[in-house]
Amino acid sequence: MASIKDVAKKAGVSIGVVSRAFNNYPDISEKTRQKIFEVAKELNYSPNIVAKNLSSKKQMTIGLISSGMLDSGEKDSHISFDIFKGVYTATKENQYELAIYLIDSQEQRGKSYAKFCLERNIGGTILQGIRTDDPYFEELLDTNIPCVLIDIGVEKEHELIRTVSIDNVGASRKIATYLLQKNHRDIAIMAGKREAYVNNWRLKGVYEAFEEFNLSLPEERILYGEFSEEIAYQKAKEYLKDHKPTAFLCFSDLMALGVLDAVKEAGLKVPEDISITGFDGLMIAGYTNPPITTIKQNFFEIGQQAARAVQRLMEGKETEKHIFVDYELIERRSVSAL
Amino acid sequence: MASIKDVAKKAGVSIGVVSRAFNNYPDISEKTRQKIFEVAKELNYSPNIVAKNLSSKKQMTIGLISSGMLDSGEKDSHISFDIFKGVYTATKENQYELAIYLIDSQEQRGKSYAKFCLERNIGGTILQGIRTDDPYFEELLDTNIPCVLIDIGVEKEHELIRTVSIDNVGASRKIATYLLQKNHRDIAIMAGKREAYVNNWRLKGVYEAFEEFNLSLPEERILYGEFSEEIAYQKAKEYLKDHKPTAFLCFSDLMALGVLDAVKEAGLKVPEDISITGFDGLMIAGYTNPPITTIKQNFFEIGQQAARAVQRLMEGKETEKHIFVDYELIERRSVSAL
DNA sequence: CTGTTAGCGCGTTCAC
DNA sequence: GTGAACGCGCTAACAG
Repeated sequence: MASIKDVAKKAGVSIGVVSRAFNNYPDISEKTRQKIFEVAKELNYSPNIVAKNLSSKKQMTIGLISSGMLDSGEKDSHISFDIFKGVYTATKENQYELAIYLIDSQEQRGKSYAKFCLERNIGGTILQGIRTDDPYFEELLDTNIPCVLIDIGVEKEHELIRTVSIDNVGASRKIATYLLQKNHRDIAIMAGKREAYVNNWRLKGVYEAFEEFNLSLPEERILYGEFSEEIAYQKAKEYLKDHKPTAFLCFSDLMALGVLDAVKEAGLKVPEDISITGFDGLMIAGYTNPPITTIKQNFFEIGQQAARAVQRLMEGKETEKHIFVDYELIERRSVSAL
Repeated sequence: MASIKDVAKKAGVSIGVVSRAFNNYPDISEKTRQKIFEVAKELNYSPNIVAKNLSSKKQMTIGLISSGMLDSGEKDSHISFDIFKGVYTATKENQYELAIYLIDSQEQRGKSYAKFCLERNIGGTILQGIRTDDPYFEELLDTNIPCVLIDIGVEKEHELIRTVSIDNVGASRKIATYLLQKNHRDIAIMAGKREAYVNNWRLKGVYEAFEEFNLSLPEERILYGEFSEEIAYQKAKEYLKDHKPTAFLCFSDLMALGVLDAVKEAGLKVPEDISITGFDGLMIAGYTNPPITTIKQNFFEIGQQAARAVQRLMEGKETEKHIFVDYELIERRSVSAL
């Protein structure tokens, strides 16, 4: 491939000028600029990004560091994929390069994130599926590389950290309210993992809804399905042995699937005997029998917003601490009014 | 981050030696090698891939060029994702870098593949979802960059081209035979796009199966659903107006979904009145009512094999012209025996 | 406005 | 076995 030298030579100028022409410097005569582009087109030249990356001070590559993408199940893998596509799209929009680092949660988590970034001149990262107490995350922060976190919170404010997610509290309150408005009172909550941010946010939303209705939510009505279909199935099955709630409010669609199975297995009908709601907007939740009412997240947009936020950070622009992405309550047929 | 200079200085050697130590050159005394690695660990040094990429002659980055990943539907997007994961995994195994180029089939297909590769010092590519008559593909070949194609064939042998897919002819013959063995005779074929390689391979397999049973397959029993759920639905609906086949053999699960809808809408039962088979192994096809018997492809492995093949090509090793990945006939409940 | 030059971090001869 | 020096393709001062 033609290099900058070839263009310079053929255009009868020095490489410096060619470089500046391609980087839109103002201090070049229109004539030579024209000439340079003309020659460049002839030679089919376009600047080598690797070299550019090495010599330039500005970092133009974004790292997407994601845990759980490789071992996500077939039912929910499209979440990761949508995030990825959103990130890719927004990254490409502005000529940034994207470097992907997938961490397999099983294996001893390979190389440190910081090392990954430093080796590749990565100037900003998007982290998904990691935890704030991840030692590699702490290390990454020490390098002063901006980070945008998806679906988790941060305890202390940090100049180089931003977060993006839906308003989990609000969304959760919304779907709980939805159930309460349909006169459900004996609602069992299929929560996720106790440590997870989203779990606690969603729990908060549920409590808020109950409070608004002047209702209390006894601890024993909260089950922890660990965001797993199988565990949720087991927990629901167990619970149904000596309880008969009018509804299950689940903190993920995956768990809702498990609950749906358990309910059916108990000889109960959905939604006639028991209503079920999910959370996330998995594709499959729209094709179960009955299809499940849920909160649909726009993961593509989450990815996009994350990528745009990290770009702003890299460019030193102002950026909100937390970016909320819209969500939507999708009414399907898994809930009946009492 | 520490650079090679820092290590050299602290270890009391020149950068040349450090470089050679890290690249496993034999001509270094064990003592200095030890010393260098020791210092490197202290400084938390690891070679900058960008610089390495620029200075080194060997290309260590693989390009994944994929059309249709961005605009794949929610039901079949996991195909692309699985391929991607397979490619990623195999790429990482051997310290190759991965550069991804997603082409949106709507937009005017952006930059040429060749340019994309040249700009990034990409030494080998994996192409998915593109067509052999794509002008950018031809251009890419001219650059002498090895290409591995997924799910398409090549007319003429080419030193730098390899292809990977399942044995579509065999798989198709297998599922057709499966239907024939269950005494289905009036089988309608929901084929894909006439131009697509996979379509023609699958068609070939079907013909082979019919021949084996000494049966003929009249042209009018072949419908073209364009690999689209909606079009397949329309075609099936139309067809059912004046035909009542005992089975629909579909060239994709997506089309099988459309056909399933059409059959149900016609007041017919699956599989009692009409049997249906799919192709691909989409997740959703396992959760329809009834779940659909299909050929399951292992897209993860397809991606893996493609990545390994391109590596072999890049390393100048022998590689088979076409790599066949295993598939599996999954029996579910959409087919009845007559 | 343009040319020159010094890096960016590393690989790779080529002497010694 | 090791160091010096050049080059990969480009950016970014700086001088003119």
